[in-house]
Amino acid sequence: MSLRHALLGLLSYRPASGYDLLKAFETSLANVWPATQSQVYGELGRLTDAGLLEVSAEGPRGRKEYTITGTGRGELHTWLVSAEPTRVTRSDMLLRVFFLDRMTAEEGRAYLARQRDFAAARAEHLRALEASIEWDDSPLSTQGRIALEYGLRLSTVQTDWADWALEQLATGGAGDQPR
Amino acid sequence: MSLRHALLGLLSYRPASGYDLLKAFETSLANVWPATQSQVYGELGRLTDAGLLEVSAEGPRGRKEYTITGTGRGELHTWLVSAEPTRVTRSDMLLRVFFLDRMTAEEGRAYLARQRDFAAARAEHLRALEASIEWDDSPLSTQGRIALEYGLRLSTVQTDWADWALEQLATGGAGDQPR
DNA sequence: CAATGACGTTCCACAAGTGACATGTCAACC
DNA sequence: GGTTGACATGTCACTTGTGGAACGTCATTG
Repeated sequence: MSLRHALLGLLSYRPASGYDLLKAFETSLANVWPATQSQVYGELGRLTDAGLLEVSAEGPRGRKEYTITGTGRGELHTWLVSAEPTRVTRSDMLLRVFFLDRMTAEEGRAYLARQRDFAAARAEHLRALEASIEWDDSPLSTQGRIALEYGLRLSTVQTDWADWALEQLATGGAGDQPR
Repeated sequence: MSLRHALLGLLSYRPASGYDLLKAFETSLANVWPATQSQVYGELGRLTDAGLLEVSAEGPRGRKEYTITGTGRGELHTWLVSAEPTRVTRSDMLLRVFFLDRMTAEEGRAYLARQRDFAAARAEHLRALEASIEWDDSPLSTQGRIALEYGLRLSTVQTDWADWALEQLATGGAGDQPR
């Protein structure tokens, strides 16, 4: 349950409304931890009930401004320093690779080529994002850049790996298995 | 919903019981698409109701052997060739990076070092797995190796990236922000 | 023969995420 | 003065995944 920590993290910089937070999720956090309206508003309510947040102001249009409490900061810090080993990530992309021989050789090649193209497109997207941001040497900039670099490197691995896999299929002699 | 396709994929090779399938999930598929008992048995029931599988035999101890139907093979094939762009994967590891300045500089360094070590350990685990398998040139071997190579390359990227990030923190002058 | 362990299934409560819908306010502009 | 669009929240139904409990069978072995 990291949505709650994403919210606590954002609110540790400054108080904000659900709407403000939602925008943060759509922009900066979109590539790391996407979240929907229903999730954000619901979690804000639960966090408030649990005493990790409090409603510090009410504005026009029913706007509620949430502020992180001391307990909330404690919880955030605990989560930050507790580095559990990253859980196994499900990958339907790799699952299909596992069943590559259930497609024809041609379909298999097309599949891998498509994955390579997706990864390349993602890299492109991240580079565009990188160019569109005015980086400075604030902590947020440093951290954003580090996260973005991860995405870039990941995309590179995916394209390289897909190319390598295509070679394997060619030389490894995987044939046309009938389904 | 790829669990159902994982099951269809496994059953496309040979009929099997829920118990057999569960073992497949614990061993070969564990690193790609982990699944629990309740998920597997539940999904088998739904797949049978939907006509994608049928109970082809009943054995001792209430054992039911499931066989994939023509419809099931069709569904599997459709899924295999439909390569949707991979969804955004949530990463609590990167989420913490985003909030790196909410820790002390020392805690931040420790966090990244820990991530590097986790990735290295994972690589170690995968290399051990690689060594423990008798590879041949069957399709399953080729495909397993391709999937494993992905994991290996991913781990490498993670360790390299973590080291790079540590350098960034050192030279970028990220300081001790109070929380 | 009794204990053990592998085999095998089913059910339940809960947490987390998705997507759509419903509702309403306020500011700006034509 | 009416429309539009940003602001703003809340709720519901559904799917997926987690974890554990409960129940029973069969073969082996001490």
